[in-house]
Amino acid sequence: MTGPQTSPTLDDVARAAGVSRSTASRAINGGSRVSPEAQAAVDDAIARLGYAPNRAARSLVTRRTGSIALVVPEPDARILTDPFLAGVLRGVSQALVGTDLQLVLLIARPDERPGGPARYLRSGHVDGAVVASHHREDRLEDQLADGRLPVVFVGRPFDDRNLPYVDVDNVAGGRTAAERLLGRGCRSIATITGPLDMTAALDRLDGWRAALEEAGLAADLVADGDFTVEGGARAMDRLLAEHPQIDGVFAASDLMATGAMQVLQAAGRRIPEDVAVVGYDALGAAERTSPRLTTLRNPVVEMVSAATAVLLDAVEGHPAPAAPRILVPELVEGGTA
Amino acid sequence: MTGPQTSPTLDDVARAAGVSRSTASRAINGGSRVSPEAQAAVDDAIARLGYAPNRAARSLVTRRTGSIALVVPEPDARILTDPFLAGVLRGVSQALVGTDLQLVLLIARPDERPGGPARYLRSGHVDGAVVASHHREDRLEDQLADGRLPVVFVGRPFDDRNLPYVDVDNVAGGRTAAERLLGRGCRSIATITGPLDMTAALDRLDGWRAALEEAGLAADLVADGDFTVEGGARAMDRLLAEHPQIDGVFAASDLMATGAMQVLQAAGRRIPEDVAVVGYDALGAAERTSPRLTTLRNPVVEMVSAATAVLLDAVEGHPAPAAPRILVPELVEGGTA
DNA sequence: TTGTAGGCGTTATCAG
DNA sequence: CTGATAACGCCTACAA
Repeated sequence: MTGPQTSPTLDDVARAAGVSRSTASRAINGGSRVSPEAQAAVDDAIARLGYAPNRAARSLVTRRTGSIALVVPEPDARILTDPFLAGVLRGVSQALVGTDLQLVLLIARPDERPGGPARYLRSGHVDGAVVASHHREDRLEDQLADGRLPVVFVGRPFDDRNLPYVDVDNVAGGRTAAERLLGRGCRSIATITGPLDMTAALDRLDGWRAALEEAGLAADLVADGDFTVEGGARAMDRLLAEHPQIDGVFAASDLMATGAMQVLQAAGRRIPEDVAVVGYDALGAAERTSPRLTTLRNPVVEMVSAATAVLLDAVEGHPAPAAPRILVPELVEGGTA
Repeated sequence: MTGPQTSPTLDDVARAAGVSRSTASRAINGGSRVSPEAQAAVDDAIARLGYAPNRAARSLVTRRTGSIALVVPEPDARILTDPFLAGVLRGVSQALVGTDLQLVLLIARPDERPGGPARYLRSGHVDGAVVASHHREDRLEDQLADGRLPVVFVGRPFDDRNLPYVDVDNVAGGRTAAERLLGRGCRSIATITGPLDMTAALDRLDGWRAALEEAGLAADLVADGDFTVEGGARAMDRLLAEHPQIDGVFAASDLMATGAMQVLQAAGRRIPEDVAVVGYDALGAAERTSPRLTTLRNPVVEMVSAATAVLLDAVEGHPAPAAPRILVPELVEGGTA
């Protein structure tokens, strides 16, 4: 019988402090144009009552929620062990330092109706959104293209409706990887791709293919992966079975490279003497292979942090820059190629 | 010049459909007591205008937000790399199937003021919260104990104020691990603990200690870890340097066991012949070591899914059960002990 | 089945 | 510096 179950309201605070709602409100927010006594009385009342402003009511009038969303339309929870997404999270967090904005992470749920996340985003729960790891069928581009909610994509969206995004030059990355293998003397070079419903995977494949064709080699040793260790291993299995003469592999993620290396080593191939391997990401996994993986640095944190900065600007009303910001991946030396 | 930047409101929909706000509202929600024509007109208007209800306004009157929070007061980097947290996420998702509730993931940010998450939770943004991976200094218990917001903890909270929680019997788990090592003939048994500001880590340590003392052995080979691969490796380094006679290790997580195994193998110790190892979790990492890790199954998904079910009941107004639900970890055979 | 009216808790405006 | 008062967008009796 200690009190009512309902939360105290601004009215309660005002009454307890012996001031008006307006004064209480001012004391709670800016604190400007409030007498010290009033301020103290309000602070005291807040503490006594355990008052917390009702954000629904507040955002109804301010049209601000004080939070932004990170949208990860990744259907499978296992993907959440991916270092790439860890980097994404870190990038956003980093850009939010000192902003007082809350981060709300939206992940896809398996059962969810297709429009779910988009509806949530557009119904005024957040002030803006960073979208990462999106797939072709998400159709998030369509659903968010009306510009009603500030959005920035991490990685070029499929349907480019002038949506702001930041990206890393994945074509250049794929090309650099292939060129490294060519430079090591490899002549039978395969690639293990990421999910082909993601632009990053397609771009890395394109870069790899271009380099091989320019070198006069066939670019047909392609196996689908899914950015996971297991997927990389399966892909390597298939490649090895069909093309035992392979002497070089570009895996479009370090996790897949890890799986591929396990399969190669289990098959008795020496790395890099028999088969050279180049990965992609340099987000930690490359340091745990033996030998240490030669890979390309994917500047995820910088990329996402830049994306978030653009978003914050947009939330403030500043238009996003016309040209997307594109970072460049650079080779990280290891012992596998 | 296609239209206003502001979102359409219920009023706009009603006007476009030629009905009143009430009718439009009814059509949007239950759909009961609405004529087919009115319903059709409203549906049409919604589609044409791209209307999405303003949740702030709605929740202001319904006192429901339609979303629940998963609170993980864990520094950003770890959350998406740790299989335990991936399991937590999966557990919540699973329990939310068919509910129409949105999941909002709240993670700690380094710069954040201590009370941040709690304030967010209590300010009416969500209907309830599942708290996982909480630490002693989070003080979330205090801040949420007033019962204003339905909350369920995953893992026994430090300050048990009759807060509802589900847990796994970590004492039993630590005991089982130690007994396995004893049964294998180990006499110099160490443990690598989790962060000691978490009840799960303390409990596993207690169980391990009890078993050793009952066997008449000293329980003093203890090294702090942090549930990560690197932390496990560092801890094993220390243990090995100070106590080279070690012949058994219980690592309180499989990730730490992985790191420990790497150090042991690098030091030339054979597993399990020279040193036996038991891990904890069985969430995937144990299958990737060589030899495969002997470990204890941590039923995270079940546990979290149960916690979420309790929370959903609480949100509906049903009180949480008096006694917490405690699951039991069971041994998973591997080749390391 | 439909419309009218009131209020949810907060901030913003504008006199005092 | 303070206090009425009017929105913000929506839901829900209640009356028609």
